[in-house]
Amino acid sequence: MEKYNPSSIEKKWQDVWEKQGLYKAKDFDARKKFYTLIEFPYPSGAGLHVGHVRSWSAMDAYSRKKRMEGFNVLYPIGWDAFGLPAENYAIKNKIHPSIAVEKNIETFKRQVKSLGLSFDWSREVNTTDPKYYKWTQWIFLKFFEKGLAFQADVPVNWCPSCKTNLADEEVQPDGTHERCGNPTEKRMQKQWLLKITAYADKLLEDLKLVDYSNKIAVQQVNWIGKSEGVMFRYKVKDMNIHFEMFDTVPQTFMAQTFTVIAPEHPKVYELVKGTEHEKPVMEFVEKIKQKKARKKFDIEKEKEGIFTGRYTEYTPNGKLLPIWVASFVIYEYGTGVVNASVHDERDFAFAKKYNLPLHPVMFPKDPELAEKVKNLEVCYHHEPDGILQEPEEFKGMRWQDARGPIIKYIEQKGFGKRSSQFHLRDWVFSRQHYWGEPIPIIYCRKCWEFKVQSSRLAAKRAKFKVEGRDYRVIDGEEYAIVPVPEKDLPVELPYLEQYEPSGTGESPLAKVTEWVNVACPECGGAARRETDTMPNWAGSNWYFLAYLFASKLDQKSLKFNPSASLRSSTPRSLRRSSRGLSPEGLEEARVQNSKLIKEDNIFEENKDVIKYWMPVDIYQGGFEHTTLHLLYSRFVYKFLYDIGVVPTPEPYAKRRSHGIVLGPDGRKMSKSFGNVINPDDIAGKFGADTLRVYEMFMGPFDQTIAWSEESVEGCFRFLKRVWQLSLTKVSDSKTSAQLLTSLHKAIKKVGEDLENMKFNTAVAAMMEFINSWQADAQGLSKEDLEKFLLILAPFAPHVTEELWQRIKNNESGPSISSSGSREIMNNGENHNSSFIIHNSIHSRSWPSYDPNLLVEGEITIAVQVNGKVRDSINKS
RNA sequence: GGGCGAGUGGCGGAAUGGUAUACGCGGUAGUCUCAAAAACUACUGGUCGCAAGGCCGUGAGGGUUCGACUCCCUCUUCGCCCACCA
Repeated sequence: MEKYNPSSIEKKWQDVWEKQGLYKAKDFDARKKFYTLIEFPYPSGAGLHVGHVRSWSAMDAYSRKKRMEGFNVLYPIGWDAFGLPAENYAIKNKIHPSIAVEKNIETFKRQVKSLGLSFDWSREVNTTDPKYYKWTQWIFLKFFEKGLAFQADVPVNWCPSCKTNLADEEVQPDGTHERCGNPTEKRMQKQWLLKITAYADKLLEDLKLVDYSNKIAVQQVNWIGKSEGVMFRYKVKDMNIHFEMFDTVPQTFMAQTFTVIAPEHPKVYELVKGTEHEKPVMEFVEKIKQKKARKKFDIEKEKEGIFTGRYTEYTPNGKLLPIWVASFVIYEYGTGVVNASVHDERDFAFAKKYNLPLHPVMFPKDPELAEKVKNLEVCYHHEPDGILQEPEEFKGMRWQDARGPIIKYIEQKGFGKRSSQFHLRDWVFSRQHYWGEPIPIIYCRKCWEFKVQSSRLAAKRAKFKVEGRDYRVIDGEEYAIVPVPEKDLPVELPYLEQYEPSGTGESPLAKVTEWVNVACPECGGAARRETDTMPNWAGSNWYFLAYLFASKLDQKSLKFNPSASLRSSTPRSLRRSSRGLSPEGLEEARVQNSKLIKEDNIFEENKDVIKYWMPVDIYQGGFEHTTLHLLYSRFVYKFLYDIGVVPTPEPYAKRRSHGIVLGPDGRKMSKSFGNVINPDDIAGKFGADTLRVYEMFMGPFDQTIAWSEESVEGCFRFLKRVWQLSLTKVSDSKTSAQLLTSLHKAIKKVGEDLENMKFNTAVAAMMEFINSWQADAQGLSKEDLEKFLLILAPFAPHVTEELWQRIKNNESGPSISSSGSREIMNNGENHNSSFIIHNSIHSRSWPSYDPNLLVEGEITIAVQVNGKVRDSINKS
């Protein structure tokens, strides 16, 4: 008998499917649409990981079943190729990132294609393609236009030895630079930010509209971290400074006895300027800043502080609260200033250390413990049964019950206002690296000077002048921030031979004066480009939209022409001589430039396609992306919804995540451990079908699991048995009743398990069935074999197609020969040969089961006495 | 410190209130073979027993129930994520 030989059938069918365009999704098809999305890969130099295969095979099986159920399925793939890993890989291997990316994509593509995944390759996108990132930049311009992209001072990781900014991942837990081992520090630098906090409430609320697994939803809720409380506002004694402080436990507002402020707070200097406290306080601030650069600082939780010599005028209890700079106050959360009391563990510990006043207002019922609270021996906090003593109006009330009334009271008295704060921070959106989308902004000195001089605009300026939004200070001079006009997009990334991070903390692009210097699009005067690039998240924010009109992006791979690209990156419109400066002229230029050119807008053009496909029906990805990519892309999509670009408030109707695949030793796969499994090796040895089946069978889809070569062989055996039984144990007579029951049970189980993404038990059910088949004396009828092949097809598409075609050809003529099948591959047509290619198994309908057949002829009844099995009875 | 999840044979795991250990791996014995591999067949939680059969058994303890891996309470171990969030 002919042996099961995957290598002789897999490539053959992959080519046939591709030629037939079997997996192409059809826009506006009358069938119901189904959009399956996997996270598009970053094409690393290491090639395809078995983890990719796990997720993509499973979602492939899912998509194939949906297709068989009559859905118009879209299952696309693309490349997320900008970012730090690509740049570091390029630097290390001394290849230009554009070339490295191209090469890596080629390898990936070959590997992915050899697995027989049903991706629609006609929709492939690449984030580093200028035709693609044109629209990444366009989205940025829209954010800028709506005031949601702005610049602000942000602490960045800085390595003084390498003179470069670092991503958090490059700083080791002890605060040293991963590459050179020297200590790093935090320093403030102007960065672009996207105001994701403006969408915090919507991002939280709209989780109700989607079906995310509990784990994912909970993590998003925690990350957004909404807390409600009261915002107080008080004056600093003898100064024209007011501080706002947020408090989530306003019930104990009468207990506040001192104020603490974060070391990074810019007002700290004002508080101590010119006083005896200036020197020690500013030295303390420096010391803490350096300590905070170390990640371990968080864990040490040491509390240090210093008195500023200033006091808060705290009106509710008429006290003056000493203001201390304290290490544990988080500048980024709330306002960076907090009033402290005995009823908070941190404040309590701090007060004890520096002998600060404390004043309890809430006591436990237990008199012994109450005495300890009164004597300041213990910190008493957040116990629901705490009884308030102050203010007088609420004396004797339970802490928990007093919350609402006290907030009302505080608002009535004018002490503070109800408020909520979020853990979520604005998104730092600029990087001082080469390999990213250039931020489409131009800085113009002339425009700003003119605006300052123009009396009409001066009034406006007083109202709207915001540093980082309207102007930017560069080398001590103010520049207007001018967006690149939409018609001049994309701002192409120039080809650089030297793209290593510069020694100034600036982007390497800053050194390319040819590229940096441009004519201002508004006034035509000499201006300069923004040289920061976008983070690697930028391109992945909207790629699932790009798939919908990929062919219209006019794909071309990113090929640099070193001499031409610098010139071409300065559009003609920016090269013409300066226009006359007048308020009218400037306004006119601004209007012209910001106009959305409808006929040229890809989103506008493809509104109907977007409407047809969105939202994504299921988005499958790694759990590690729950808080960053998933939240970011929801935010960007919601923004696009608000400006009328997309038709739904949420991009993903359903989100699930998968567990990671560990090495055979149970550790994370890594070159340094030598435990990396290459999918090519497995597919080469056992075939792609076996690899796919194994990765679905290895364990529950959402669970972390270690690789096991022995178990791979088990799956190979399974497919071998399917092959052998299909060729030997099929008869023209009817299938026995027992085996038929077994088959229909499998059809039911596999269908339900696929729907619920329980891939492991679906495979087990098919294994169970072939065990019965093997044990059965007579075997399957041809018709029933077809049914079994249909349910196995989503898992093992190649072997099932081969067997399917053989059955069909047996019916209608001579069977397919191995030499004949090679001809299909070569010619793509089946003319003048002795066989016919029948419709692919993958375009057939999912089989149904007969509920009447699920009941076995003979059943076993267990006899239980007091819940214990005592006997069993067989009954027909 | 907070959140989420998990603990079942030698191993990966199945069973979500009703015969615990499906399916796979590994192991033992056998068939085939000059031999090996492959394949096939049977057995494979512990324990007592010649056997029939009994007893024990899902991290530990308690509870609900005719009946609990499954539901509730207490504890414990492990994993992941977040972490001085006022």
